[in-house]
Amino acid sequence: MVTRSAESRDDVTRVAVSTVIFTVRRQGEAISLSLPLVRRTRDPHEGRWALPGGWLDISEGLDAAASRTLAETTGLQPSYLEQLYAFGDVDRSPGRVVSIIYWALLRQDDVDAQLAAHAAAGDAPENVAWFDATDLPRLAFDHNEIVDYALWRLRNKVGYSRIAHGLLADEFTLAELREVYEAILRRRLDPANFRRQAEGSGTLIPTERFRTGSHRPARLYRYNRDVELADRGPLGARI
Amino acid sequence: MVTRSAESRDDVTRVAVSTVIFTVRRQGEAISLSLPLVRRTRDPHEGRWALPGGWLDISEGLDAAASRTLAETTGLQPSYLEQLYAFGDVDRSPGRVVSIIYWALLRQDDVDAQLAAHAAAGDAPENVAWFDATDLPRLAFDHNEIVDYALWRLRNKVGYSRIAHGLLADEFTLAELREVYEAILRRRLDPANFRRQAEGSGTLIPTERFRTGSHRPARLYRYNRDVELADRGPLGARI
DNA sequence: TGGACTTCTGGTCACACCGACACTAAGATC
DNA sequence: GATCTTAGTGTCGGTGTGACCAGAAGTCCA
Repeated sequence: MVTRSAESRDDVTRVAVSTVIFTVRRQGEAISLSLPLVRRTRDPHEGRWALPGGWLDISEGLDAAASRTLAETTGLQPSYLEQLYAFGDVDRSPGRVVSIIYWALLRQDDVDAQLAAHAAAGDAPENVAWFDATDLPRLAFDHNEIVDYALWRLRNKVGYSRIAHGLLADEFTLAELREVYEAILRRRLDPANFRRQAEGSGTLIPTERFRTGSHRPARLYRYNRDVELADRGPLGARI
Repeated sequence: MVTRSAESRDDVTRVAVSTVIFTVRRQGEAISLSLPLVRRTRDPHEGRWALPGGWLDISEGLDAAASRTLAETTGLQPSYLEQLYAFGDVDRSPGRVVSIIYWALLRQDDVDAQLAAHAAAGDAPENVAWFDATDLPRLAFDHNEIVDYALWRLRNKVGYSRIAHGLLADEFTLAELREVYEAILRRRLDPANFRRQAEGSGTLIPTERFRTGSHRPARLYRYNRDVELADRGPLGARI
């Protein structure tokens, strides 16, 4: 009797879970949204870059599968994780695959520390690279379409929710937070108006510490975690 | 050799598609949101009411499966259909089932005609009944939670989109449209302010026809189908 | 040492939008 | 024909926001 792996079965619908993982990177002056992709090492689409993901284990919830995927790729915990969409067109992959897609935010300082540790140890993961989210090559499967949709959802969400802090460290200046918004929304925001709106939202706690730099020191803020209600509806935080 | 149906396999993850189908019903004076449910005729949860749905066919896209489900239950085409969420907790059903949930809007006149035809022919579908969406019994599986989430999404969506017309006939008065909003949002809206906002949105086309009744005739409007852009993102209308 | 420069931070002003509400228009009912 | 109900118009005050101004507080460089 031959045991056929899930990947070679063509008589059942298989369920995969993938995640669009966003973070911000400094690129010289400005910062940009970036995400990790995995180079495929076998057919279909061998050699192309793809979203990190894997098959859903039969004893594993969808959220858990997304978290596992994310940990295997980056070794990190997400600061935000939300289901995006289920893609299940018949012809999107050889065999029948339904992909449950998640999107996640990672803190910049976590990513930097992780990358530095890998660089120091010389064990940078093979076949994983970080790309500018707005300038991607042609990806495997329908993953370009999926990233576009995740970007659209992220841009929508920062308009009415306060999640951009999930891309920064615990303490941040209003200028740093504004730069994240500018990178996501792809337009400049007035610093004074941004301050008024951010402070008025009640989601930021001013500290007594300041970030010193080349100019006038900027006050550091923390995010008020008690406020993130009425956001995801009756499902709440399922993570 | 015994052929085991998909429903009895316990070694694979199966994919189901179900739909929360909303419409409005007149209940004496006011109107209310209602949805059709199916009584289960076998275990698990035999005898309980459940969302209409079925197993995903291997040669059928997710959207197509939702449309088929909806047609089998109501014999109707939806005026709006959108994917809601994928539910895949390990313990939500015996065996491993991932359910892709859709939500849909049906036009009131279509539903009325369908129900009247069934009543005249005496062939009303067995095991299907329409319930008030805000006053449901305990449903099978996690379907109460799912309906709550669909209601939340519908309420959110009418806040920034213009989809409530999908519950009405081609031509409707502003009062009828306002009553739909009031049923969805569970609060009274000022007729004058509602008129200003609806007319200013550019999504309504006034006709030269009027609805006569017990009082001053009300102008009939039609929905402007050219406007529904920038709503569902890069996925666009996949239906 | 001090002026130039940059960013941080607080403020003003005009405008759009929205809830509350007053008022007129046009039919039915008695 | 008086009254009632709903349709539709207009006004007013509060709120949020974009554009912009100005002072505060540092660094940088001559």
